[in-house]
Amino acid sequence: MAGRSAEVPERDPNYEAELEAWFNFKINVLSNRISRVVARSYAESYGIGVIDWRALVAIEHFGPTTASAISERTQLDKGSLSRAIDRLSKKGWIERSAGPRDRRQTLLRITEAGKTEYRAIAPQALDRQRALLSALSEQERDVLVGLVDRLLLRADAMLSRSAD
Amino acid sequence: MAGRSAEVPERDPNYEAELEAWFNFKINVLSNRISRVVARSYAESYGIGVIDWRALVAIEHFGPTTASAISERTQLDKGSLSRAIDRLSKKGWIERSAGPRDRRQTLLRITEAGKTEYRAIAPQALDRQRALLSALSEQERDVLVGLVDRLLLRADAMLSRSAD
DNA sequence: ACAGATTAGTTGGCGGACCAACTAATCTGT
DNA sequence: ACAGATTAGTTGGTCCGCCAACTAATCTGT
Repeated sequence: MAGRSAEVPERDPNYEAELEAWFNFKINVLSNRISRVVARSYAESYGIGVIDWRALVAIEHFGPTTASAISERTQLDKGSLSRAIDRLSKKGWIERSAGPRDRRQTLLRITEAGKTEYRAIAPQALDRQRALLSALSEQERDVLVGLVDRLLLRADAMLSRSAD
Repeated sequence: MAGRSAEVPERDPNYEAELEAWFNFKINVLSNRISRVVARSYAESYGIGVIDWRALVAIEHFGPTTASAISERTQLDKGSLSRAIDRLSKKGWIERSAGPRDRRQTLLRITEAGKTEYRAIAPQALDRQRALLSALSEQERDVLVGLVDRLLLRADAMLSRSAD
């Protein structure tokens, strides 16, 4: 709030007010809440976490594919993903097989058991997501996504522009 | 995207498309990026983390106050906050004193040393925040905050509405 | 053909968010 | 006044996101 005033007089009584606004922070809280809301649909019921679920969706959806491809597509961390794949594999929901050409790669594919689980979980996850998003109109969602994308771009730029 | 259609036909080819959209997820990624961007200003330079900084800001800004009050205002987790307060206190940036009436409470106030640090860090944190937010116009920021608030409200409602 | 760079995946560590259990102090109803 | 509920703060555990270091396989230039 406050904030409407001009463009940053180096130091000023609004500092605190601006800090309080915590624009960032709201988004942060929102994001965690969202994860949790959707996670509820499967976390407890099916004993898998957010990463596992996302990985399963990606493997189900993008056919036999590699960990790297999933990581790129979903932005999941390589390390976390590796562990998720391990868990899913141990559950028998997915299979690993050596890459046909490149023996560095591991091809991942969903198993029948995995598909069954997927079909059991997906509707709940989606319903939750829909319930959440129905707080906004479709138009608003688009706006939100657009704004978020632009912030993301900026954030990435700031992050890669060295440390300091 | 997709979604305009009626109210969930139990299973449908759009399921996957919607899942792929990962509306949620984008916000999640954004939020982490944001934290990181702003954190850069102090994390490495001053040896404190995000929670510590937020706690310090709150204590500086809201005068002598209690951990609970801060937790409510900032939405920081009680547990994390307790540990942050401990760290700040050990650094000598804040002081604890027993609550005057209620001996369960601990009154927190920033020390002179803490103020000095605060004044050193705040401008950088703010500059970063400004740099980030300048990706959007002021109007867009307002829109974003509004949308985020509505989602937050919905998410909270969904979270408190029991587990299921 | 082979040394050096790149890529796929694994592992470990850190900070943060959340949750649950616990202690100590205070408040409430009877 | 006192048992039971509530509140402040602490502690410990889990999961996730990010990062860095590492191995093994593959690619590149000369």
